[in-house]
Amino acid sequence: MHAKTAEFPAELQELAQVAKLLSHPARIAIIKLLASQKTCISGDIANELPLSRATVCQHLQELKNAGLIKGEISGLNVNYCLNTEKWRAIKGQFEALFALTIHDINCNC
Amino acid sequence: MHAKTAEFPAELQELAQVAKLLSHPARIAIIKLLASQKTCISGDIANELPLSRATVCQHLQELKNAGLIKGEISGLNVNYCLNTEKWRAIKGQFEALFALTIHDINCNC
DNA sequence: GCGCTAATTCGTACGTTTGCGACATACAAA
DNA sequence: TTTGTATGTCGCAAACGTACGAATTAGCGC
Repeated sequence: MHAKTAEFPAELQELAQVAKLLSHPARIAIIKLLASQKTCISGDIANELPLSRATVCQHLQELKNAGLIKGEISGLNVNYCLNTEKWRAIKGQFEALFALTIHDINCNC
Repeated sequence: MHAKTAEFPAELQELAQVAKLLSHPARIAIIKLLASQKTCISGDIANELPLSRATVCQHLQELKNAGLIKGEISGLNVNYCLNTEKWRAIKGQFEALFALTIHDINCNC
């Protein structure tokens, strides 16, 4: 985080942080893959994306550290899945923003 | 845009692009300010944020180039306001994603 | 134990973003 | 026309993000 970022309200920083996680197509692709339930296995996820395994793993860790996904070891594989509770919270945050931005008041400009 | 980004579906790239715009607290702050209607004037926006005028202007241009806000000259001032139509579209895109992520299906991990 | 496979971390290269001072533009009023 | 004020652009430096090969960790079967 840039030094200046700390000077904004925590609420904004938090929302910006989640938006940043969604700001790369690979991470959105991972989320959609997990949502579609076709697979939860790390290697299978990597095979679906046009990126190296190392890079996919990096994206997975970012999502996991933020709590958007959960991962658990299953023998030689690692299964990932969405953290539905977290997504409920995120949905609420974005909806609060959209509620502000879509209004009928006419702007004076 | 990184070269690899182009290898993902256009739909994902588009959503990621919008998310990137929301990934900085200054830009969210600008959006909330405009939504609150207290002011639309460029200089007033800059005064509300802990950033230099040059930096705020840069963020404003990014939002404007993406169509999230509109700006028009009014004498010596420039008035900015939200592009409500665009925000409706954005809301739809995010809601489509959230609809996928919040489900009752139990994951096998 | 040994080899095999899956997943992750490390180190590094490269591009992008952020932030700002200084400069440029543009309008308004004196 | 000169002066002052509001905006926006340029060029640079520092911080951050993305991507990958190589090295590492960790479990399984023999």
